[in-house]
Amino acid sequence: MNATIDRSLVSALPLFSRMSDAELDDILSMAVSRRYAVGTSVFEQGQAADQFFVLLYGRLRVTQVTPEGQQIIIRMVNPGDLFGIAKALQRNDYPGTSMAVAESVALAWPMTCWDEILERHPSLTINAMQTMGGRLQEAHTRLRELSTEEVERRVAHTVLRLANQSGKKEAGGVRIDFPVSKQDIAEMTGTTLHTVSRILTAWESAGLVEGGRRKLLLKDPHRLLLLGDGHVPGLL
Amino acid sequence: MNATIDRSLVSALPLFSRMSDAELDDILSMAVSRRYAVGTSVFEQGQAADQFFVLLYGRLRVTQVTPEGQQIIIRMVNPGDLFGIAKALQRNDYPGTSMAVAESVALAWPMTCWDEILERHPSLTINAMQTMGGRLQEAHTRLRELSTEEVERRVAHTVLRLANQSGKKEAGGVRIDFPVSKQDIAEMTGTTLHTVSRILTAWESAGLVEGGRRKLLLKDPHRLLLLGDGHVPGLL
DNA sequence: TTCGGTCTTTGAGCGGGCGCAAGGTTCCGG
DNA sequence: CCGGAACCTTGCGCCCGCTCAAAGACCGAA
Repeated sequence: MNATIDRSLVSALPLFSRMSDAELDDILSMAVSRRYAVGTSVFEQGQAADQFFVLLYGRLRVTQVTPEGQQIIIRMVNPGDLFGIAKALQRNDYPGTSMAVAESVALAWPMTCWDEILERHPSLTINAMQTMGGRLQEAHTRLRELSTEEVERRVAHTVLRLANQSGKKEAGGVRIDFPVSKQDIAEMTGTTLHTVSRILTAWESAGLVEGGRRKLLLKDPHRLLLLGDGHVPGLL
Repeated sequence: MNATIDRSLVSALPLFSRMSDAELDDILSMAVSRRYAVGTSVFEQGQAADQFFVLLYGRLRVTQVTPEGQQIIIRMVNPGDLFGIAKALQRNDYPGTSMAVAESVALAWPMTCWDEILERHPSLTINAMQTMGGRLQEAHTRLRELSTEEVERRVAHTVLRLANQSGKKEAGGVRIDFPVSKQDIAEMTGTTLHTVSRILTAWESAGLVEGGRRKLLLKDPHRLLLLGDGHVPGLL
């Protein structure tokens, strides 16, 4: 566990692009890898932010709970993603909870290394900034959707976004390759599981998707795109 | 106009903190300053992103228009803010339009300088990252609000956020010190101007605020806070 | 001062989607 | 194989907040 992480695990990640082997080793020497079983949390909302992470395998769900107890899903963390970078948000605690929805492995660094690493590795700093830029854009997109679109269209966009980030081509469509409940979709979309259920049922009748207990297969992403007709990039 | 910008104009800005005079001069030598009259745009959605900016004086409103023609306000730009950093979002065009709602002055750099400046001035890179972090947090806050709160509460939060960012203490309350229409508030809150008007009228009757044509005075921010009782930081 | 444009107020009506509730289905541990 | 937990479906009624509509208030320009 304390042995230095092998470079090959991360060298292909965009986050570490344009880095020499020596630089990579320097960074990896400060990390440890951890395994997270389904349902266990990597960190929890409000907890002191003493580590930051990169996800190697698996899938995480990042949630926030409002003072009134309502939960929303901020985003899904996919392999290769940097997460838990509270320092970059100028915070000392984690603003949300991240929990494994699939068996996951992540690299963890002490948060005290953050400044040091940024200072020593400018190219990583720039990559990290790009990461944040991408996230900011996604947040703006969701804001626009929540402000202007009706529920059905928002669900369409949400589902298509999931497919773009974590979709797996399969006979007959694109499968969201981790367990998603209707409740999850509701919390990503700003609605209730009831409404999501009704909408998906309708789509299923129309042959657009195929649902199931925590399962989702998009049989016709193209027609969904028309439904949520603003444009979600990718997927054609 | 082409003379190098005086250091004193920016040296106090958090964005340029921890920078030597020589570094500052290096950066400023690449900038030009521009004036924007009320109602004129600094850049427009979709336009090639060839410059990035720092606002010195005034106030800007950043909007996005959906394919269906609906407009939303992404954020207000306050003096000292970095904006138009499309490069950091991995974009070649501006994702929104920024327009002066008050007489404004900004410094402008060619976007081609972006990488060079980041590379030469790590402390600025880190500051820029913090900027983005703050914006990301605000976006998440708004997402949470839009997903879970009712309109009246959202309006309260929006108005309090404005007050924190651009409020000016005044006899009898805190004034939003630039022109805001009900339409603006609606576009920041994800509702219609009608609803905003009704809500503000009710608040006025209750002695919470004092409105007017594109004017807004918060007479009792504390009670508004109770209304939007999740916590907006600051202001006490 | 008048005129046109922009911003605001207020009313009336209706409909999307939420709350509530009950029942069904799938999964897993014992 | 059984029982309980988690997840999903569906019906019904209601209300928040939107749409539509019309008129009033304020502002700057000529």
